[in-house]
Amino acid sequence: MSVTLKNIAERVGRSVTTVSRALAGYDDVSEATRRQVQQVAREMGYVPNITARQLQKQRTDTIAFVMPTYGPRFSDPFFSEFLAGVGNQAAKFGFDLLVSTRPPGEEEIATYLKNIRSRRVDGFIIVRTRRCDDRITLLQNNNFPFVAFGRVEKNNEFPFVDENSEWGIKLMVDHLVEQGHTRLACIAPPSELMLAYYRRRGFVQGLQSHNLPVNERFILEADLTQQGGRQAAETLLSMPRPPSAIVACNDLMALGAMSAAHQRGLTVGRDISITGFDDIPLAEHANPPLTTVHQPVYQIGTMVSEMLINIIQGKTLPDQHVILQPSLIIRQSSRAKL
Amino acid sequence: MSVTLKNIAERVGRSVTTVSRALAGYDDVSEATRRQVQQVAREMGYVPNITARQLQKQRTDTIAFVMPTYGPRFSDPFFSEFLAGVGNQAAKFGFDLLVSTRPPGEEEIATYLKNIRSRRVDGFIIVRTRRCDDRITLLQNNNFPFVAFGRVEKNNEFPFVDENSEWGIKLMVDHLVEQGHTRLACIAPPSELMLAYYRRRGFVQGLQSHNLPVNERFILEADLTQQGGRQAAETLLSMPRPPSAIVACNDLMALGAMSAAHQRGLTVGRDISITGFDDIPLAEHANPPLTTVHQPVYQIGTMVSEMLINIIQGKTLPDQHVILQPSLIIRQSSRAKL
DNA sequence: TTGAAAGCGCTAACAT
DNA sequence: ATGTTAGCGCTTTCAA
Repeated sequence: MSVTLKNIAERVGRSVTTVSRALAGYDDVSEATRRQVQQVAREMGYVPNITARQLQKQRTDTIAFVMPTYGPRFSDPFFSEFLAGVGNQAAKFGFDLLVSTRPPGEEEIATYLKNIRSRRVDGFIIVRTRRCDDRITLLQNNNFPFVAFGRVEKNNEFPFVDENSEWGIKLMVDHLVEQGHTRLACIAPPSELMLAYYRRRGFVQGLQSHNLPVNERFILEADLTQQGGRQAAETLLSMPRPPSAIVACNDLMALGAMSAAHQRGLTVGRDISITGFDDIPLAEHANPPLTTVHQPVYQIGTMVSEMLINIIQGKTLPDQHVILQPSLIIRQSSRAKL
Repeated sequence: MSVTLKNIAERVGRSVTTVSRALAGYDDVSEATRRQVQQVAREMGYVPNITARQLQKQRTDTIAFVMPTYGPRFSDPFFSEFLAGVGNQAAKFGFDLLVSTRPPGEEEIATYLKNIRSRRVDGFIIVRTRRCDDRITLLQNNNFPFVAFGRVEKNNEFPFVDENSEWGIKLMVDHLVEQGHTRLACIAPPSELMLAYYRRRGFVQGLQSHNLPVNERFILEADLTQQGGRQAAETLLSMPRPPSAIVACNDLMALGAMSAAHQRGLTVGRDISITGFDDIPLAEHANPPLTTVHQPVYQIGTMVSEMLINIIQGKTLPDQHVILQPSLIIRQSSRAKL
């Protein structure tokens, strides 16, 4: 069994309280006893029982991250990187990270509710915000600490980090138009996501700023996976007059779209341009390397994590709302159309 | 604030004890009070305080998963999928999942030790076993529950799930030799990993079974990332007499190797064959689609998770040691050599 | 059928 | 400088 304060107390012939205080470094304990206690504690390999401390302190020093995922074969590199950022930063502050994966919907909300009510964690990290986000409403109603990566449609009165993806997509459209493209299509995320709202708008405004017509049939929705991107691209490419460039709203869909193009015998970067968003590590190693919009996902993870911990610890945030400017990464998948 | 047993007790005019028993469904409480208590509990939105229960029961109903990662830009799809499997299965049994990412080494061991000593979790999931694995030694010495995905060099006296990757690589070599290849190279994982041991051996034995010479210069080590695979492939391809096929020991390295080949103007699947291992979702959508060895990573995640929970709950496992047979997935990256 | 009391391991207010 | 007491919220004897 594990060493407790009581064990140490018995060994040094002092009360549990004194031992507790000696270990906590309070100065109302004599130099001698403190020394002795710390010495013995080290010898015995004492580590405080976290659960007991949590109960006493009414904090868990734990944050939760519920990943919204569909289906079992889930593996978006975007999430792993974000997760690493959140977790590593939390660890720096002595916080643990509780992770679950739930499809958006009732089960997901139930998970949040249970963690709130059972005081399982001190706060939440929210990702992939929805235009009207139940998770955020729930958390706000319960006055529970959280930080979001992303905004919602109205009342963004909560701490968040987001990137200006509208602007990112506009940059992309500019780039493609410069390359001589006039027939641009867009593979957009599911419309309930706030992502979709910004990126779609960036696409439309990008076209308009170049006086290009907006063809609704060239804007397709897909589920952010390769499969989704591939199917959407197949639809686009089988049109009588297909687009010459496809702006996919994340890298995974772009990779799927590239795969569809290859299968039709097209050479991406020559016969057609395809672009992504996120700049996952694989983008650089795709064939051809993928032109995309870079998002500092790991850093965003560390930022939201630190913000959340500050909130939990009652500190005031210098910036409640952080909006980052993404940058365009031009690679070979968007070479000039011949 | 949250609802406690005491609150309910006051409301129904009964003791905390009775309320506790009523809610737990014990039969030594009158039908009437049970009804009433449950009713009131629901009305008040009672959820037990997990921390208090943990302290009392001396269990946390939580398992830990410490991902061994190098560097911050970590995003191996392999891990996300495995994580989802572990987490979803745990949730089915009412267990939570604590996740951290640590580079192998001191910090990592410290994390294990802390979680053990502080009784933070009830058990561990270990992945990417090392030939001589400190994590496993530590856990065994502390008699702490764990299940590993992978084996170690000696004394595999612990519960694990593993795939027969030696055999998987041999299948791959067979396939490539059938395609007419005689100059096969291998991009192997870091040699301290048990993975490396099996896969390398599979490669060597595969060659020997076809009476092909084993050229040590054709066996390079890389770190399981695209970058690593790319560099290794560059080394191989710049040799005076380069290999005609490259067997990468995971998909990420294979993707990196493909990228290196393309950059040299080679067409993968025609000028050179490149194969992977894992069958991550991206493999299918690579250009060309990647020939690889399929591992049911998600299922392995659910298996180890369930095994661990069974151990924690004191049940005996039907199979302490599970070894799965992987299957070959032939795609276009390994077409016949012309 | 119910309740009082003890205790899980820790911290903190209040003596001394 | 140290100890006593109480309590975090829950479960579990043991008694009534």
